[in-house]
Amino acid sequence: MDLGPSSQGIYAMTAKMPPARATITEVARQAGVSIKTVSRVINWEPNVSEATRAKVDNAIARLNYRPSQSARNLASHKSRLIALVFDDPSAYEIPSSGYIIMMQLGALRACQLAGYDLLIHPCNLKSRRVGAELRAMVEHSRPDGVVLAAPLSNVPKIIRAIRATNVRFVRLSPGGGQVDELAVLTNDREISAEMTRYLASLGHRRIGFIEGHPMHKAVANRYLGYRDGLKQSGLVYQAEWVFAGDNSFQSGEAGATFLLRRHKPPTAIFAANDDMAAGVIRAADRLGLKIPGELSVAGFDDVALARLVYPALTTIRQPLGVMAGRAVSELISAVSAGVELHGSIVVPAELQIRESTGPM
Amino acid sequence: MDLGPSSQGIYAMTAKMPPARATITEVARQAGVSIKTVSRVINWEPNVSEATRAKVDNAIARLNYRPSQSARNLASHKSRLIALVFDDPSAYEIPSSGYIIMMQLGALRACQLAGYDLLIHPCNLKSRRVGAELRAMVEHSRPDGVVLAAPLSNVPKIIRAIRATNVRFVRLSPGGGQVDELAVLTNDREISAEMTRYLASLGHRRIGFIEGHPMHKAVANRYLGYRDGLKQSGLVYQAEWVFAGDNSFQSGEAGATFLLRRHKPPTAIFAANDDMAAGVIRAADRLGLKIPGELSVAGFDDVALARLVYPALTTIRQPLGVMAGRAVSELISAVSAGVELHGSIVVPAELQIRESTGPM
DNA sequence: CGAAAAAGTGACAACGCTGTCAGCGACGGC
DNA sequence: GCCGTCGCTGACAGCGTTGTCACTTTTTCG
Repeated sequence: MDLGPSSQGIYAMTAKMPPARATITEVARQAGVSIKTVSRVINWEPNVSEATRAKVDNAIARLNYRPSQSARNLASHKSRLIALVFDDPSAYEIPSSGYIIMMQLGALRACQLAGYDLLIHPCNLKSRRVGAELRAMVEHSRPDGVVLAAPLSNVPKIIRAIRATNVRFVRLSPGGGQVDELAVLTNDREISAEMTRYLASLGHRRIGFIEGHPMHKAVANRYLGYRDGLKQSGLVYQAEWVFAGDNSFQSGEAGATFLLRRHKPPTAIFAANDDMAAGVIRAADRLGLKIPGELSVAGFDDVALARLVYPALTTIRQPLGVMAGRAVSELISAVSAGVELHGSIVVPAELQIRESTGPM
Repeated sequence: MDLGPSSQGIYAMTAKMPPARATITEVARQAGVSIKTVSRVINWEPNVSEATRAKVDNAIARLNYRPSQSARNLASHKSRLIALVFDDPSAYEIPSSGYIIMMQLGALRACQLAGYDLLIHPCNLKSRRVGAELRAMVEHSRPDGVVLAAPLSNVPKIIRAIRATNVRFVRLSPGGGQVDELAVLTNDREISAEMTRYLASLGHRRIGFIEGHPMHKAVANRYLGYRDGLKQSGLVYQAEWVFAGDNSFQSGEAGATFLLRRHKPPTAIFAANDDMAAGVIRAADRLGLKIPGELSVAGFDDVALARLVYPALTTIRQPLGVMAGRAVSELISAVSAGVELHGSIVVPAELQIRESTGPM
């Protein structure tokens, strides 16, 4: 068999050149087929006989061939890139990152399965130029699809900016507002009702709630679930037991301090996310309240922080990684099928009972 | 001026086609120059007259032209991609993510400045196939450079795997072991000595230390700094005041519980990272010790968690974002200059005094 | 003032793939 | 036995840039 190198001249001149990657042409030559057939094999296209496929696979292995992404992207008008866009944590005083990492890891796994790469793109919601920046990113990197994480997925100017780029996108965990494009959500409202009923079942009659970021619509659904749960447990809703937070640790601390100083303070506080619930725990510490003896605390998300605080937080496990992965795989299959995405996919969450809640 | 479209036929057939991106050819036509000149302008190459540059810039703006990354990558044999490889947090029971996010954001900023994209790649250190996986990633995505975060940057089989791919790489915050390639570090040892002296200056005579992950050499330097600091403060080192942790929250908790039950327990504990310091605080809580009244606690890294725990943690601000950014920009300039990287760059850390430390 | 060097520009061939289309033989139906 | 269909394969033209080299014009300097 002729293993003659394709272009050896220059190697003789330089001391130690890396063994230049084989190209599809070289594979084709060694397998005794055309480059098109090699292309068919590496892209899993139909209509290749087993014998041919074996010959090609063999040559690929022998040459340690890896297709050039640049070349296939250029020829196929794709980029094999998915962008994950999220709210820039560094815009906050105490950035919270557990949420982001979970999404990243889930999205990454789905990308790898399809041979895609993942681009991450923090986006400062407070910047007035956020739309232009997002657009610039898409036009520069040309991802085949974009995953828009909450709360960005609810911001009209973000939606407009991304629509203007004509890229496919999926919204992750948005909470409402009828947008035509696909959304991947969790059952925020139902599961929040369940948590509220759980607290009631422990004997709590005064259950406080700390609302989340006003732009974060999924979090608003948690508030509705809280009200559902009260009603289902035969408890009456009291506006004075609700505090409007903004998803930050500090707002949880402030909210709890406020609620616990009421005339008749709640005996349980359900916060719309874990960061705020951690703030509630800190506030209770400061006020000398024992948890769960004197106050029960529940959160939402189940980020790593939930297990770091003391006592460990009862919360709701939102399968963020699964959701992000699902968003990515939908995007990728839509790209290869050349179709658009609509509707919504619900990935259910579940209660995660730990030490911060107990009987009244 | 002739604004005639280049190929309009197909558009008439389909209802609403996105306004296909202009190519370099179209820009050249409108600017009345060759495509090579347009290429020179967009790549900031020298030897283009001001007048020509203006004509081209004009045409680019008019057409909203954006170069195709795939095409330039193919032609220039680059990928304009930098990969950030880090220890997979999901391999741990309570994943800690603040560290990773800080690196990502710093690396990202540096990439954006150069028009590069950032790939993230968690790597499970416990997997036996970790070398092969890393190699597969590099061969698939073909980044122009790789940033290897600690503790991966100290693992021989990782270094071997990445060397085998012939890609440029920079190690982030490794702690020792002479490797030829560039490393970006912080002054772990000196700053740890400073923290130890600070604790001594508060009147502490029994200062405990919780060591980090045995593979994480930078963290090992913190231990050396602790010993330096003791000596500089005229204190004697006692092996029984040192506990071997593994960088996790749990190991900090276990370590503190162990140290505080000694016959003569330390009055201050310096943990080699913030997660472990948070564990120390939790252990002190459990044992009913007041912080900083009865125990002072110090950490290292200054991740978000340091401000979430109560009381807020005195720690050492490690400029991880700056370090990662520096690693990326070194990589990118080495790629365009076609040179190799050697030596090391030190980015100094500084004390961050908060509430968890106080006079004895 | 003339030669050499530098600045400015363009023609054209890569780069390594995929898409399109055409060709060929085997097979099935009537 | 003929035609239409299907499975399999290859030739070849792009895809949208950059690199190389050649060419013309301007500047520099002895």
